[in-house]
Amino acid sequence: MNSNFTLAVHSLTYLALLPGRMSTSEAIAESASVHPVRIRRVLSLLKKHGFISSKEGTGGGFILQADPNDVTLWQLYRLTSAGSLSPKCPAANEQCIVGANMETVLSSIFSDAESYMGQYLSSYSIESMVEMVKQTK
Amino acid sequence: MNSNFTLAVHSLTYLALLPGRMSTSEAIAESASVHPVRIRRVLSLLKKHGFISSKEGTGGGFILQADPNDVTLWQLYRLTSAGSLSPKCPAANEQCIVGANMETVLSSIFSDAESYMGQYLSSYSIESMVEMVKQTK
DNA sequence: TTTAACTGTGACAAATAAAATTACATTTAT
DNA sequence: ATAAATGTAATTTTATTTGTCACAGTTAAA
Repeated sequence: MNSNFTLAVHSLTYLALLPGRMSTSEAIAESASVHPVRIRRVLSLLKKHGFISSKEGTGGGFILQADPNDVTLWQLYRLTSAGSLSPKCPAANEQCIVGANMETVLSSIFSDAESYMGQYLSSYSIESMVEMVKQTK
Repeated sequence: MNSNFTLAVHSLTYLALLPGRMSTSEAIAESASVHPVRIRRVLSLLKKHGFISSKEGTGGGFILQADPNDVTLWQLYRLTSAGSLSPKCPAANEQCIVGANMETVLSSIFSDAESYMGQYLSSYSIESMVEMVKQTK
């Protein structure tokens, strides 16, 4: 799993803390200690799904569009990391009953496990992240 | 996540299908299409925890010790992949309220998510894997 | 008692995946 | 015009995962 999910959560939480004003990819990148280009790539995806809007040029940047209460971690997980749970088996031996079927069986189990975990991740919103981040201060 | 969990499940399922007799790391490796040394490393861990025993020398190999009904995927997940869910954030910016606390908050969420998923993985045993692998035939 | 077939591990190489960097086109306020 | 931004492709660097080699120890059996 790459950390796009983490960065999505981080970015939206950051934006939620600065409502109504533009933040640059550089500012967010500095907060998350990653490269601005990486932030822009993740935000590009979030923009495509309407969570944020952006503005180019001087004074531009990113701004939250969605209600932080409506955005759950499960939505963001699916967007950025769906299927990443499932450990990729190498193409196993078709001659062997285990090799031939293990991938199918495990994929199905992990797919269900991911949905199951989704219930849990659905209980967290960006607003709840904001609250937690403030509290942990 | 590396595929040690997958290999552990694969190996134990393989051994459960051949009860009472020794299987070599080479045979298991061929079934899983990985290198025998990798299988031996994973099995070394399973041995340390009593799931299997091994015998060196000619005619040696690995054999299941535990009751396949008693070994759950959650046990094996914890053994091989505990914590791997949690996406590692780079050490973020301590000057920023988001950067300073995001890792703590997300780590805690992911740790709980993993436990939550554990409930689901606990519902699968090696014996159930054997049955599924046979059925999918 | 020598040989061949195993496990057990350390050390290193190769392959893959993730992240950073560079480059540059485009937009926009000043 | 210029400077500050996004948007994205291409490339390089770094980290992780996997494979390979080497070899010591164990065991059965010729």
